[in-house]
Amino acid sequence: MTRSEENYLKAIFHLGGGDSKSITTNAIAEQMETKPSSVTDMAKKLSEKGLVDYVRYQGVSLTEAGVQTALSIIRKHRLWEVFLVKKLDFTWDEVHEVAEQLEHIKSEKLIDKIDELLDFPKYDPHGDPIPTKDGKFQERDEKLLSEMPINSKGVCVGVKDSSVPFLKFLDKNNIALGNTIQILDKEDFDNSLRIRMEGNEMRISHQIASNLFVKKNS
Amino acid sequence: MTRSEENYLKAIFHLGGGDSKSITTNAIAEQMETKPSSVTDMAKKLSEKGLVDYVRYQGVSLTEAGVQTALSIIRKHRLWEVFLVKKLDFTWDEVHEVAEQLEHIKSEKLIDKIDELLDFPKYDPHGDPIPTKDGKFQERDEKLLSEMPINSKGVCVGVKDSSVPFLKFLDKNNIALGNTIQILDKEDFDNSLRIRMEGNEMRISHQIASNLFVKKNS
DNA sequence: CATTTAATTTAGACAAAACGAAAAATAAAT
DNA sequence: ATTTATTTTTCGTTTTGTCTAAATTAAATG
Repeated sequence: MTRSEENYLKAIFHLGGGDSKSITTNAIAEQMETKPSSVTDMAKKLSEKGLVDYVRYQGVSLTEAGVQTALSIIRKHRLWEVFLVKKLDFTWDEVHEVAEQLEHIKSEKLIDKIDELLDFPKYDPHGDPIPTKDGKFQERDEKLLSEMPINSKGVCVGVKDSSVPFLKFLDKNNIALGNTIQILDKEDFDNSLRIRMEGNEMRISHQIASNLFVKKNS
Repeated sequence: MTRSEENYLKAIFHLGGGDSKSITTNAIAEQMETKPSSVTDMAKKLSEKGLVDYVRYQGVSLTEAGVQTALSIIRKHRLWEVFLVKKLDFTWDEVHEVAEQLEHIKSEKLIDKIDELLDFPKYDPHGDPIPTKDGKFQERDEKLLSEMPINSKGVCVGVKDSSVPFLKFLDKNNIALGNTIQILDKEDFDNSLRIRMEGNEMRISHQIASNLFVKKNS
C-alpha cells in the first residue's frame, strides 16, 4: 500500500463509496484537490489490486477489501487525533494536518498501543466515531442541531464541518462537545436559533446549527 | 525536504560526514543498501541545495546546514524511540524500524511536545545522546568495555551495535543500561573478560565487550 | 612509468505519481 | 433523433528516485 493509494481509498470512503455506491472521478478529484485524469489512473491501479470496482465512465466503489483498508486508515487517523489532543495538548483545529501524516505509519503494534494508552476511545476530538480494530463502525444516534424541534434538549456530540475556521469559531463562543443545548426558539425569517447552553442564552445562525451534531436526550 | 533526502543526510552523518570528512559514494551506498550510482545522483541534488559539499570522485561531506538538518532528523528518531519504550512498552530491539518512519513526520510542535511529555530525555534506549533543539550534541565520557583496565568499575551506558540479535542477546543475559560492571580479569588468549555485574560473576566475549559503552566511575 | 584494478560517474531506461491537451463516451437539450 | 455540452478517458510528458551497463578517473602494482 502506497501513501497515495491509501489517500484515494480514504477519499472514496468519505464520499460514500463504501456503500457500493459509485463515486465519479470528478468528485474524487475535487475531494483530493487533484485532476480527474489522475483519478482515472489510480482507479485502474486500485481495481487491479481488488480494492475498488471500477467501470469506465461509471465511477468507482470500494470492494469489501477496500472498505476494510479505508477503515483501518481512518481508525489510525482518528486515534492519532485523540492522542494529539489528550496527551500533547493540541487543540482540535490543529490535529488534522499532523494526523494526515501519522495515519500512514505502518506498525500494527504501534496503533494498538496508542489505542490502549488512550483507553480505547470511541470518538475523535470532532465527535467522529473511531472504527474498531476489526473494521466495525459505531453508528451514533445523532441529529443536526438545525433539525431539532423547539424545546428539545440535547448534548453536543460532533461537528459536520471540521475546518479550522469553524472550529475556532466554536472555541471563541465556548461551544464544546459535551455541552447541553436546549432549543428555545426558531426564527422563521433566517432560520436562526435561540438556545440555552450551559446556563447562557445565545443566538446561533442556521449555518452554525446545520454543522453541529446533537444527541437527543431521551 | 523529501524523505529520501533526509535519509541520505542521516546516513552521511552517521558515517562521519559531519566533521567535514569526505565520505565515499560506495560507503553511503552500502550503509543505505542502495547503488553507488544512485548516491551520485543524490549527491548532486543535495549539493545544489547547499546541504553537502560534493567533489566528483572525492566523495561528500555535510555543510553546516546539512549537519543541522541531519541532527534534527536524528533528534526526532531518538525521541520517538524513547516514546515507544517509555510510553508504549516497546522493547529496545523493536523501536528502530518504527522510528525510521516517525522521524519523517513534519511538525515542529509535535516533536517539541513529545520531548516535553518524556521530560526532555538526554539519551535514547540504546544510550545514544539526543541532540538538543538547537542542534547541540551532548558528547559523553565513555569507553568501550573492552578498553577498560582490569579492576576498574563502570556503568553500562550504551551499545555500539544496536542490531536486533545483539540487543536480544543482552536482554537474555540480563545486561541492561544502568548496570554496574567491574572488570575482574582479562583472558589473553581470546580477549574475553570475567566481570562482576550486579553481584553476579560472568564471562563475556571480546565481541560483546567491544560493543558495550561504559562510563568509568570517577 | 605503464598497466592493471578498483572506485566512481555518465547515460539510458524504468516505475510511480501526477498533469494537460485532445479524443471518446455519456448525458442533456432541442 | 440529432446536436450540444459535459464528463471521462487516453496519451504524451514531467518529476523523483532508482537501476544496469558502459565509460571514466584514481589508485596500486610491478
